[in-house]
Amino acid sequence: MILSKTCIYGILATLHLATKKDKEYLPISQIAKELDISFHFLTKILQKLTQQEIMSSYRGPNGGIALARPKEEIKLMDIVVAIDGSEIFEQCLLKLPGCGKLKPCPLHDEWGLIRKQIQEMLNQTSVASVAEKIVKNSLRLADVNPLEL
Amino acid sequence: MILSKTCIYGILATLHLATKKDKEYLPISQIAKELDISFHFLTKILQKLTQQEIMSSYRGPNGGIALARPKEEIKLMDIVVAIDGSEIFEQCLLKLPGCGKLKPCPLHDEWGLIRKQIQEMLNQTSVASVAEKIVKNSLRLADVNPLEL
DNA sequence: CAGTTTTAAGACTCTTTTGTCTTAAATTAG
DNA sequence: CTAATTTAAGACAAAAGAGTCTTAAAACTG
Ligand code: FES
Ligand code: FES
Repeated sequence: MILSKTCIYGILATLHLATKKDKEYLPISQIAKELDISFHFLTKILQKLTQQEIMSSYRGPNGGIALARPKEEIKLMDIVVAIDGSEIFEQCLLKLPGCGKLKPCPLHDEWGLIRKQIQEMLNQTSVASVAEKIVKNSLRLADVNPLEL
Repeated sequence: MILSKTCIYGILATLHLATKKDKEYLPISQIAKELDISFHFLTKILQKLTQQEIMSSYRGPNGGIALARPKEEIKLMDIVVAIDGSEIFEQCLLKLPGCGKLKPCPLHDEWGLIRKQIQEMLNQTSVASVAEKIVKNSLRLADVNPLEL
């Protein structure tokens, strides 16, 4: 819910990249393996992110994918908008057309408040800050075997 | 997003009913017409709500659907859980299995906060209070022609 | 240049969600 | 009892989302 699977995979890959050394191209095949995502599917998703210049890619040996901008400057919101679009933040909770003050649905105020918070959270959270947290607390980006904990 | 179309239609129908006189059966065909939802689809959805005893139904002439309990006692949450289940409120934003403190993902805290607010909003909002608001401010439950405003 | 590695592009398939349609069962009215 | 009205149940179809696979193009290696 909220985020499409495509978008989630995009976020996971971005975060994964951000925990690695900067400026180095990482092959998609390796990312896919480490995150347990289908290689071909991930390729298609990352294509979208390179087209939107969030990532940059390089073909051939030692090629792969890298973040196109400093990770401090990439917000989660950028990835979400690049993949799922910004409609999520404009849409009525009840999916009635034309959400807005002009013709609000009965839950418009309540939903507006929550929607705004989601928006702020994604806008404020940089890929760098999440990556730092991941490294510091060894958090997961994929399913983990409980025995590993 | 967040709510399935099925769930939204369930909410719309419930709210619509709540704006009408209590204890009277309203034919599904009429609700479907007023909310501009496919009659057969709505029938199927409302079946689920009657099975969960949120609504009660009666067949034959002058039959239809009515709220099974006082509308003050029905919360939006009841409808959501009846149709979409409670998994939404337990699920990881990144759809990783086993969301919880034991093996949190890097967005667990941020998402937990928002998820809790959605939960509280749905839990606190009774069908009666929304219905009252609809009547008082003549709010819409379906698409409306802007010219009508 | 030939062969290998890697992304790009797009056709194709599978699954889930959404929506339609048909038939059956209950209830009422005459 | 018969005909009309209404929900119940479930098969079926269409659309969207998720995922697979094949072929092409770019870049490097020797
Ligand atoms: S009109 Fe429904 S949330 Fe704005
Ligand atoms: S583990 Fe991701 S939100 Fe809880």
